[in-house]
Formats: sequence, structure tokens, C-alpha cells
Amino acid sequence: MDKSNFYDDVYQVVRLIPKGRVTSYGAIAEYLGTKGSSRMVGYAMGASGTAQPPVPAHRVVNRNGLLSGKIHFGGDTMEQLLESEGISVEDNQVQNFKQLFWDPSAELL
DNA sequence: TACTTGACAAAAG
DNA sequence: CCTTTTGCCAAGT
Repeated sequence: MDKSNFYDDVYQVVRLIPKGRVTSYGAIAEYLGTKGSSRMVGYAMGASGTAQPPVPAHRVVNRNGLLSGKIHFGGDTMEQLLESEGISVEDNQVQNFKQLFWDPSAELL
């Protein structure tokens, strides 16, 4: 598919994240082939708020498993969503992050 | 076209 | 694990 925008690609991958799993911005960026654009992934998420269908941005965290984007969700919306999927969150950080981590480059293979 | 901004990542102390 | 510094790159102005 030509015309594929960077943002659109990001949304596609994020929507592929299985429920109850999480991934990092860098993992998505790497999967897209733009490893250095990890920041752009998060930046794209900012626009995901108006994207349709909605993107499960709450399943995307930084490399530390920290909910770096909960601020943009407003309040503790992000935490609630994660807890709702069976993911334990403490101190803005995903517990068992290493276990819940979902790598598109490996799992989605 | 140039400068600024970011929901990041990796390295160093 | 924490803090600071550096690099990254696309979008908006």
C-alpha cells in the first residue's frame, strides 16, 4: 500500500496488540523500520485520539513499562483500561512488564 | 526552507 | 533503579 503514512502504520500495529499485552514505542518504531523514530510513535498517538477506529494507546508504554502517556488520557484512564484487561499497574508502571511485553517484530511474525 | 516540539531510547555516572 | 545527556526523525508553524 503506497500512500501509507507514518501515523497510519503506527495505528495499524497498535491495533494488533493483543488484549492483556503491552508494547513499547521503540518496538513499534523498530517494526516499522524507523527505529530512531520511537518519539514519532508516541507523537502519532497524540493524533490517535481522533483516529478511527480508536487506537488502544493504553497498551503502548515506554521501554520501562512506565505509563508515560497516561497524562494525555486524562486522569487515570490509562491505568483503568489496563487493569480492565488484566494488567497490573502500580505507580504508573506496568507490573510484569517483561512478561506482558508484546514484540510485533517477533510475535506478529 | 528553517526552527521548534515531542506519549522515546540508549548510554553514562 | 535514578538522573542527566545525546541522538533520533517526522509534523507543525
